[in-house]
Amino acid sequence: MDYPRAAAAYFERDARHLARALIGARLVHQLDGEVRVVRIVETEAYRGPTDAASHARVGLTRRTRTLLGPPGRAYVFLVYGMHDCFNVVCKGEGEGHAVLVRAGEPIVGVLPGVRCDGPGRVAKALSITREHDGHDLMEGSLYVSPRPASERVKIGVSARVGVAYAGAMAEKPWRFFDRDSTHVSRPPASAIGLGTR
DNA sequence: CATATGATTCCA
DNA sequence: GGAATCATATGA
Repeated sequence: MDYPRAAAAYFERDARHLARALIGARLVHQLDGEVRVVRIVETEAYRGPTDAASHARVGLTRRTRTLLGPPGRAYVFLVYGMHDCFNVVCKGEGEGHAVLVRAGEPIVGVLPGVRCDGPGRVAKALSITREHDGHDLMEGSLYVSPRPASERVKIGVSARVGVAYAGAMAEKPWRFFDRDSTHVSRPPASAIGLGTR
């Protein structure tokens, strides 16, 4: 089983489209003598400075320089003083689009009993930390492998989690998940749209 | 410089 | 329900 790496074009699109495409894709991290692979089952799209829930709303700072940089990079930040969150920067340089990976299913190398449901847990299970902030997904040991064309996924859609402060933007249907996965970070009870890919 | 708060998780 | 825990943003 190998995991072909996604190339530049894969990342050069709106965060909503990439967030949908990433459901069923693999997140691969090659550690020293060890490989860990997770099948992504939950994502959220953050759509740049005009998205009140996005970190890009504050403009260019030390924290957001990766987010506002070129697409195809990892944007990793600390939330609540304790958890690292892994995002994929996308669309175009300076546009501030990114997709947060919120949950996955362990496939290879993740220790039994280690869960990947929840953004902090995904990063922890794959040993992704803020040191990976800015990491080039098109070249390094950490990368994305697109969902195999043969693999069908039923995709659910809902509002994003934990962004109530963003006002009207918090209502946007920019969270995507695999309806058939038991590894989604919270029950998709608030699903407001469904589809198949 | 001081302070409020969050793209969360864990424990009681 | 509430704590843990700290980088960042914001305002004095």
